[in-house]
Amino acid sequence: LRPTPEKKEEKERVRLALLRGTLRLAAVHGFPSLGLREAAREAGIAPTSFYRHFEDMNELGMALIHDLLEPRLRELADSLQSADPGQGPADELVARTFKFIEEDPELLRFLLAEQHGAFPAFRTALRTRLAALAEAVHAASGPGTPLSAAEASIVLLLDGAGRALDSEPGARQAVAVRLVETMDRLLSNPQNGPGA
Amino acid sequence: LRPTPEKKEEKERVRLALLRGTLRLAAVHGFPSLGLREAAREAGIAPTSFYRHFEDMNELGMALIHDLLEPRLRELADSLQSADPGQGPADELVARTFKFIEEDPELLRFLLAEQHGAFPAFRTALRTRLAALAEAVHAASGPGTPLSAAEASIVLLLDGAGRALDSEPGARQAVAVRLVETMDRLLSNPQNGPGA
DNA sequence: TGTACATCAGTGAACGCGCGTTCACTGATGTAC
DNA sequence: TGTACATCAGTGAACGCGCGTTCACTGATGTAC
Repeated sequence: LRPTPEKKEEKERVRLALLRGTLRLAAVHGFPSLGLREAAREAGIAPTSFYRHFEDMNELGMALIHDLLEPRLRELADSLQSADPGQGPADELVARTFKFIEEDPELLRFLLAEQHGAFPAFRTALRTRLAALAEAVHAASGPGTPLSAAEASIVLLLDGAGRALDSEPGARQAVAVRLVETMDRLLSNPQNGPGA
Repeated sequence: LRPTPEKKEEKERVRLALLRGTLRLAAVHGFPSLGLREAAREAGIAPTSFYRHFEDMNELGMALIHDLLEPRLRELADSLQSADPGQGPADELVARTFKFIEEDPELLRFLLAEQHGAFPAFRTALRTRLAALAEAVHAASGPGTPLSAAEASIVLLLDGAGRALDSEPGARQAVAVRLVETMDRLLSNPQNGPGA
C-alpha cells in the first residue's frame, strides 16, 4: 500500500509551504512566538492539517534546520575545498555567505536568532552544524592556524551576516570587505603575516 | 504631592521583582514567548498591577537593558582603564565577564538571545551598548589594533560567554583560557607578534 | 475486469484555557487650609 | 490641631479572542482477489 509519487510530491509541497511560511513569519515576529495555527494559516491549510506533517512547532523547527539549513551549510563547506589555496578561505566564504543572504535572508535570520535562542535543542543542533563548517575552514587554512581560530572565524562570519541583514543592501559590500579583513587577521599566522 | 521615599522604594522593589522574575522565566522559555500575566505571576502581583509599572512587555524588555544590563556593561568597560597596559585587555575582560556569568547568568542569557533576536528595537539597543564596550577595548589595545578588531573581539567574547553558559561550571575555565588566546590573536598586532 | 477494503491528507465543529485589556474600586498616604 | 480632598499602587470581575488539541468525517487513491 504505497502512495503514488504524485501524492508524495503533493504532501512534500504542503510540508515545504509550512516550512517556508514559518520562516516568513519568524523573520518578523520571531520563531518562539509563533503558534501552530499561525503557521498553518500562512501555509494555507486548516489548523488540524498541521498534524499530518509535524507533531508540534518544535518538530517543525528541527525540520527547518535539517531540511533547509543543513544543505546550505554543507554547500558553504564544500565550496572551500575548491577555493584558491593561496588566498585563504575567508574571501570565498564571505562571498558565498553574502550570496546566501540575498537568496534566503529569512533562513539566515532563523539561524542567527536560534543559535543563541532560548530553546536548547535548537542551539545544540545549530552548533553541531556550525562546528562542521568550522572544521572545513580549518582544513582550508594555513598549517599554523589553530582550530579555535577557525571556529572563531565562523562566529565572526555569522555576526557579520547579521549586521549585513540589518544594513541597507547598498552598504553590505562594505560590511563584507571589513569582515574578510578581520577574518584574515584571525586566520592568518601572525608570525608569517597575513595571507601567507 | 510627592510620595514619601518609603513609597518610592516599595514601588521600586515591585518593579525590580518584575524585572528579575522576567529574566528568570526568559532564561527557560525565552523572552519573546513570555506574557504579561506570566511576568506578573512570577513577581507575585495581580495581572492588572503590571500596568502600574510598564505599558507592555516590550517596555519591560527595554528596562531590562537600561536598568540592569547597561550598568554591568559600563562596569566592564571601566575595568579596562585600570588594566595592566602591558597585557592587553583580553585577560581582564574575560575574567570580569566570566564573573558576570557566575553572578547573573540569566541577564547574560537575555543579552545573548536578544542581540540577534527577532525584535529590532532590542537588537539596536544592545548593539549600541556593545559598541561602547568595543570602543573601550580599542582604547585599551595596542596602537596598531583597528577598531574593527576590537569590535570583533566583543563578538567572540559574547559567543564564548554563551558556550560557557552551556558548559558545566567546571569546564568554564578551559573555555575562558581558549577565549583569551583567540582574542589576543585578534587584538595583538600581527607584525609585532602577540602581547607586544 | 469489477468489487470490497485499507490508507491517509485534509477538514470543520467543538472543547477548555490562558491571554491582554477595561473598569470601578480600596486603602494608604500626602496636601491644603 | 482636624477635616476635606488628591494621588496612586494594587486589586478582582469581566470581556472577547486566539490558542492547541480531540474527534469523526470526506474523498481520493492504492491493494486484494
